[in-house]
Amino acid sequence: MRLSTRAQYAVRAMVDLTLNSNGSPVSLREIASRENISLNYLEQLFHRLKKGAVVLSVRGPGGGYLLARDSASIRLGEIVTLVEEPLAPVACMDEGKKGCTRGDVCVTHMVWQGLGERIRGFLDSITLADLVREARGEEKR
Amino acid sequence: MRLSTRAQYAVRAMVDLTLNSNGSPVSLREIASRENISLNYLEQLFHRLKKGAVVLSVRGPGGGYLLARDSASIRLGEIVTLVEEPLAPVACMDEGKKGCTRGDVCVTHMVWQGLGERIRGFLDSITLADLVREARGEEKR
DNA sequence: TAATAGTTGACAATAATAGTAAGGTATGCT
DNA sequence: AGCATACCTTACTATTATTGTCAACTATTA
Ligand code: FES
Ligand code: FES
Repeated sequence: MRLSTRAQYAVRAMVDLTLNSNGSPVSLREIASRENISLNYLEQLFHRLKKGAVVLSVRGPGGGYLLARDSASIRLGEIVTLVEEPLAPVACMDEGKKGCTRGDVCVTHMVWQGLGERIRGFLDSITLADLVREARGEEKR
Repeated sequence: MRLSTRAQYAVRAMVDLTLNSNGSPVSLREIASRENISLNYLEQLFHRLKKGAVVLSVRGPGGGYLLARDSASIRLGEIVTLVEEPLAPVACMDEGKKGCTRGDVCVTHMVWQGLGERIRGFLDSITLADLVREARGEEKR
């Protein structure tokens, strides 16, 4: 039941981005060095984040990434889902895949389904703005 | 965020075991064939379940496994934890491991911690007895 | 003693993850 | 124009975890 590092990195990077942006784009190079994440790896993550429309990119010198929306409207669930394809805890509810081995009805199915909903629900209850506020609080101390 | 098949199989097998036991031991061979799980694989799982004291084994002909306790006192969280070592969603809270890359305080840490608690809490809110009751209900229909 | 069934440890195939590398494209600055 | 910056894209590799298989062994009972 592990979260991929992709998800962890993506969230950290998004917090960093929000924290260090003063309206102007933030380059991945900066984020990578601050958060100590491989630049190329980060690029892959932001590619997905951009496709998912949580960030915008500005090319050229002085370019970088910007939040596409207000940080209060970006939920962690979104970020995680974008970089970590399957959020569902079991394979049988991916797509069309018929139930697990034991054909017909599977008692445990609803359990995993419920679990998945909890996970998503929790992650969706937290916004980027929440984390940033938190981080600012820590800083000032 | 995938659950291992180990966890899925273990829960299914435990339900099967409870459902098909009339006080006498149930052999893994039976369970394996009913649930369509490799026998040797199941053996590994039950080895862990036995170490975790949720089942007892009876050797020799006519032997098999029995619940070690009442099904109402066996929570899914227990079963899952036993067969799937790390239930914590991130590595940094495994043991002693100091925080992720960015030394000091990590804003996201508490998020993952909260997530872990939700997962465990949900799984612990469901007992084997709940599932068995459910399964019996489906059967009668 | 023969058959059953759990016990144990080693091992192999597969898949996913994590990370690297390299080249390309758009943009702004001098 | 030309250079530097920084995003964009694809391909590839290494590592690890998962999933399972095999084989030999021990306890127990009929
Ligand atoms: S069919 Fe989904 S868990 Fe069995
Ligand atoms: S220290 Fe635990 S998530 Fe960063």
